[in-house]
Parts: sequence; C-alpha cells; structure tokens
Amino acid sequence: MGKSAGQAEAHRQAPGNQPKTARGEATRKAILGAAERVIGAKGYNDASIGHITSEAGVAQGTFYIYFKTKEEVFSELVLEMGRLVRHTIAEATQGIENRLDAEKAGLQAFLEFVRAHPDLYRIVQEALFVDPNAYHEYYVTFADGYCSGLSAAEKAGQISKGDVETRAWALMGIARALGEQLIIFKSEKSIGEIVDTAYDLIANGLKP
Amino acid sequence: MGKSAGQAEAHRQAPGNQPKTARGEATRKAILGAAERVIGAKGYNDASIGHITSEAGVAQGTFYIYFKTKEEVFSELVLEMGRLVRHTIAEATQGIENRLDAEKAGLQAFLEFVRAHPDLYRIVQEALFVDPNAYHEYYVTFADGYCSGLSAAEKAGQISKGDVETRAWALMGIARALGEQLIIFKSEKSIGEIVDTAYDLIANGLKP
DNA sequence: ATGAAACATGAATACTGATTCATGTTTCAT
DNA sequence: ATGAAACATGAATCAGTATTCATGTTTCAT
Repeated sequence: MGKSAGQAEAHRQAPGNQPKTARGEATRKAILGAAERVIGAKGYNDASIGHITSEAGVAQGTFYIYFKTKEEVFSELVLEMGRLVRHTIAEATQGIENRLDAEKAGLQAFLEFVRAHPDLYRIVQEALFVDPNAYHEYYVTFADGYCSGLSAAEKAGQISKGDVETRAWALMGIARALGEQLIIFKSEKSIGEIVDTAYDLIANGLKP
Repeated sequence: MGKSAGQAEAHRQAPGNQPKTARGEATRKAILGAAERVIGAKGYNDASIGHITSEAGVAQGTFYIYFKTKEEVFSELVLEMGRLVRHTIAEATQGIENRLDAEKAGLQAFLEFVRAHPDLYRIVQEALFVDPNAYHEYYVTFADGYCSGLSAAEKAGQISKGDVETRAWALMGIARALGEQLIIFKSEKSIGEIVDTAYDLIANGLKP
C-alpha cells in the first residue's frame, strides 16, 4: 500500500535489467517467485538456473535478461524478505503504546510470517555464506530499529534500564530461534503457546 | 578378503577409513585441521579439496584415503564442534548449584568459546544447508540437555514455572545471537558487559 | 501498418572441481 | 630381512552448470 512514488529509489540495487513492458514485468516476477521456491527448497548451490527457469516456465537464457548473475536473484530475495518482515511487524505493532505489548504482538506476527514463508527464512540464513553483505544489512537494519524502540520505551519508563544493543540482539535471537524451532525442527506447538511462554520470559525473566 | 569383525559400528559414524598407523593418524588430523580452517574461511562450496589438501600439505588423492566424500569431513567437523561446545559449557558450569548462576557462567563460557573458534561457529551455521542431519543433531542434543536442566531447576524452585522446551530454545537463541553479534558483526563490547546485560534480561525480564 | 526496441529461445561454450586410479613408497609384524 | 598391508601421489576422468549468443517472436509508438 505505502505508495513510494516511482520505483526510482532502489537505494543501491544493481538491476540486471528492469523490464519495460507488462509482459517483461510478469516474466521477471515469475522468475523471482520460482527462484524463491527452488532456492528455498534445494539451497543456493543445488538450485541451478535450469531448475529455476523451468519452474518459472521460461527458457534458460531468459533468466539473464532480468538478472546479471545467479547471485543477483538471491540478493534480491534477501532484500525482499527484509522489507516484508519489517513491514509485517510494523503493521502488527502499529498503534500499540506499551512496549511489552508491542513485543508480544511483534513476536506473534514474526512467527506467523515465518510459518507462512519458510523458504524466505532459509534464504536469509544462507545469505551469510552466499551474500554476507545482504545478511549484514538485513540484521543491522533490523537491530537499529529495535534499538530505537527499546531506547524510547526505556526513556518512557515502560521497561527497565539496560544496554539496548545487547538487548536488541538477545530479543532478535529469541525470535529467530523460535522461528527456527517452528519450521526447521517442525515443532508441534501452537504459535499462541510459544508466544505466551516467550513473552513471560521476556517480561519477567526466570527468577521465581 | 580376510573381512571379519572389523569396523562394525562405532555408534553411527561412517568413517571413510580409520588410519591404522601413527603416520596415518597424523595425516588424517592434518587434513581435518586444514578442512576446519579452509571451510571456515571460504565456506563449504568455495573450499575445494585441492585447497584443503594443499593447506594440509598432502596430495589431492590422499584426502580420499580418509574421507569418502567432501561432505564427510564437513559432518565430522560439525560433530566435533558439538562435542567441544557441550564439554566447554559443562566444565564451566560444573558444581554450580543455582541454575541462574549456571546460566550466566554457561553464557560466558559459550561466548568465549565462540570468540576463540569463529571458524567452527560458521561451520555449524552452514550445516543447515550442507548437512541438515548434523545440524539437527547439534541443536536437538543441545536442547535436550537444556530442557533437563531447566526442569530440574523448576522443580527445585530455583526458577519460575514455564514451558521448558520453548524456554530452552529461547535461551539458546539468545546465546547464539550474541555469539553472532560478536564474531560475524564484530561487536566491540567486552564479553563481560554482554553477559551482564543478557543475564539481567534472562533473570529479571524487561519489566520495570 | 510498420519497424525498432523489447522480449524469448535453447543450443553451444567454458570452466570448475569432486572423485578415481594406476602407480609408487613406507611401515611393521614376522 | 621381507613381503603384505598401509599410505601417498597427482594426473586423468567425468559431470554439472553458469553464462553467452545467434536467431526468432512480440509489442507498441508512430
């Protein structure tokens, strides 16, 4: 929804080639979607261009009309995941005044997102090896936002005092581990149960 | 022929070939160490057998005397990492009666280990893609131990009540994220500072 | 209607790198 | 001392696959 006038921004992308017609647009999207499924399922190295293009229903050469290299699609997927996750969480916590409540809602939204997009999740993990830069950007951007939120809450007296950066990483770590338990280790628990337990830990700690 | 008793089981390892002399033992160790350094630095896919053997100072073919495939060395490294981490933490928390104190000491030991063995850390992460089985085993074994510890502490009234499994994953997630911040994101913070902040969060939560 | 730009094709290219193998060399129990 | 097993070599094999390219087809502004 958020209408960012024109696609000019792109910040620092190096597009192999942007499509100029509706037809091209559709093809590019098909390839991107196929890449997400195939790379998510088989991993970066076992996902060949051939696999991706055949999943997309186009010829192999078509791939290179829209992407300069295999790595480029991958990077784009990581970026997309970042945008999506941040957007999802922002939406889920919008308007929640209390930080602890926001923490809970955000965790819930994150876990639901992860369950809905297991492929994208794996792709981010693999970025550490395929595209460390994208991996960095993903987490640093996330951590920055987290830090600001915690700082504000601390100033407002909504949470106790403590180094926000370490806390941000610790909280991200909880979300990540629970997401992983869900999709990599196929936990049977409901997201609601997980969130309740985790929230209690985050809010009150382990002390009796 | 003369095929008899021999290599029956060894629990579940699938050794390409165990060395039978001191010379072979040394060569195998050299290859394993080289693999750790090279794979840790370049990642699994960019680390070729040629790189590994030349780092080890042996010929390429020698690799296959001791390992059936490239994947096999990798698996062995993950296993070794698991053993080492568990041992390190067990040692650091030995004799500590109170669970919260043990939690703190364990986290500190883990972070120190990670800082000392950044290569091994990356290797475990990559196992999710190269050898999902080893990855599973690594975390499930760890989680199991964690669960028992938390259950006992809960029964002893040392910590509050809560689903131990979710808690175990959350706590592992904290440790992992902080370790990652340390070595992947090159945080400047001292381990002591990090542990103090994280411990406060784990023990008391965020509530003011 | 039309031609230039955009899009699409898939076979050919070019290269990498894991694994094998035929051939030596070393070790060690006897 | 000796020969069989263990160890070592590195060139050759073999398969996969990212990327290019010469050749069509479609789109659309004029």
